Amino acid sequence: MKAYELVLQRIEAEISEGRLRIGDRLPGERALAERFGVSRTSVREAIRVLEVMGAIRTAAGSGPDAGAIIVAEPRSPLTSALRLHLATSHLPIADIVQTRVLLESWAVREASGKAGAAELAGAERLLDAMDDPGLAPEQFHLLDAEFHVSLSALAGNVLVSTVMASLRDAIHGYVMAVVPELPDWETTAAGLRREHHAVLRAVRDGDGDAAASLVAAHIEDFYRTARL
Amino acid sequence: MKAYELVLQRIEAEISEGRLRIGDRLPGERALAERFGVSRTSVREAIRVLEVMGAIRTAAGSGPDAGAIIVAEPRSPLTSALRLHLATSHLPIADIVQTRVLLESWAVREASGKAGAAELAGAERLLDAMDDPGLAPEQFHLLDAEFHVSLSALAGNVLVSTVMASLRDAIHGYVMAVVPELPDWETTAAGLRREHHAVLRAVRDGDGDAAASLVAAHIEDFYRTARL
DNA sequence: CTAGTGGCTGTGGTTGGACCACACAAAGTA
DNA sequence: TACTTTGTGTGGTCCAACCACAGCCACTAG
Repeated sequence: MKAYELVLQRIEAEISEGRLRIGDRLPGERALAERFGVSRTSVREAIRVLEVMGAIRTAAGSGPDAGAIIVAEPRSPLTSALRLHLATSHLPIADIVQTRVLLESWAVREASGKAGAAELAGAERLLDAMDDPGLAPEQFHLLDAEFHVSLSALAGNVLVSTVMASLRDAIHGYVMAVVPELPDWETTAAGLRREHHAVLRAVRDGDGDAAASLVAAHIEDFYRTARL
Repeated sequence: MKAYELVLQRIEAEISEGRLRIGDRLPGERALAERFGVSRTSVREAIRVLEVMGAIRTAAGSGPDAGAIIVAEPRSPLTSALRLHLATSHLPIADIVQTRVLLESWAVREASGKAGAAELAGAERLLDAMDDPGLAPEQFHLLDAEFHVSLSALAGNVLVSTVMASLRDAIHGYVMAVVPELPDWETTAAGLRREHHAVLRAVRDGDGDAAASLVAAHIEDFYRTARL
C-alpha cells in the first residue's frame, strides 16, 4: 500500500469513528508525518486528496482558522469529477440533462405542499432578482442556477440537492458558451422567467404533478433552444 | 493560485481540448515539472488528485503500461466522496436510500421494453448465480449489487448508472455490517430472489410501471428489514 | 544457436531538509 | 493606551537524493 493511502485510510477512519468531527483541526502536517511514520510529503498528498474531496479546508498562518479543518463540502468534489469526466467525452451532456430532469422533477413533486412559506421565500427572492430586465446573461444564469438548486433543496434530500448543484456547476461553462449564440436573449429570458414563476406557483399550491411536468418541460426546452 | 492547482488546470485543459485522450500517456513527472515551471512535488500532488478523481492511472516501472495513463473511471471518485461524507454524518443513509429508489425506479421504467434479450442476458446470469442456496451473504450481496447496477445500466444513461453503482459501493460496508443481525438470512434471501425475478420479468415484458414500483418496494423493504 | 542472466534505464514512490509567505499572539515601545 | 516589533507555528514550495519496479538489451554459458 502506498504511503499516502495509509494516511488517507487512517484519517478517514478517525472521521468515521467520530474522533474527528466537523470543525475540528487536524494536527499539523509534521505531527501527522511523525505519528504515521511517513514523510511530510506523503501526508501532504493525503491532505490534498481530502481537500479536493471537500472533507477538509486548509489555510496557512496561525490562529483559529489556520491549519487543516474538517468540513463537509460534498459539492465541490462532485463538480470537479463531473467536469473532468465531461472533458473526456465519456459523459454525454444529454445524460446530464436527462438526470437533471429526473432529479429536479422528483424534487419539486416531493416539495409541493410540503414546503412552507418560509422555505419558499428564498426561491421567491431569487425570482424577484431575476425580474430585473437589465440583468446580464451571466448574472441571470447564476441566479437561475441558485433558483433551481434552492427548489431542489425543498425536497429535503441532501444528496439529491447536492448532485443537482454539481450538475449545474459542471455544465455552467457549456451553457455560458452557448448564450451568445442565442438569436434573441431577451425573449428567451422572458420565457424562462414566466416558466420559473409557474413552477414556483405549482409548488406553492401543492400541485406536485404540475410542478414536475412544468420543470421538466422548462429544462428540456432550454437545452433544445440552446442546442446542447 | 497554488502550484498544484496550476498543474491541475493545465492538464485538465489539455484533456478538455482533446490534446490528451483516453489511453494516452502523460509525460513523466520530471518532464511536467520542468514544462510547468514547478517542482516535481507540486506535479505529484496534481497527479494524485487526478488519480483519485479517476482520470488517470499510474504505475511504476517501464514499458507500455507504466507511467500515468489517461483513463475514465468516474465511479471511484463518486464512491470515495460519498463514503467520506457519509462518515461525517452530514449525509443521512435515508437520503441515499431515497435516491436509490428514485434513480433505480426511473431506470427500470426507462429500460422496460427498450432493452432486448441480449442486454437482459447479463442480469439473468447474475440472478442464476444468486439462486445458489449455499451462497454466503457477502457473495450474495456482491452479486446483488451487480444485478442492480446492470439493471440501471439498461436505461442507457451513463451518469445515472455510475451514480447508482457508487451509491451501492458506498453503503456496502453498512449493509454487510447489518446482515449478521438479521433474524433469518435464508428467508430474507429467498424473498430477495423472488423480488429480483419479478422485477426482471416486468422489465422483459415491457411493463415499466410495474417494474418501477416493484423495484422501489424491493429496495425499501430491504432497508426496512435491515433497520438502516 | 538458444536460453538464461545480469546490468542499464526510465518510471513512479518516498524521504529529509531547507526556505518562504502568512497570520496571529505576545512582548516591547511610544 | 495605542502602535510596532518580534516570535512562533502553520501550510506552500522546492531540491537532491535514494528506492522499487519493470521492461529492454547485450552478454554468456550450455
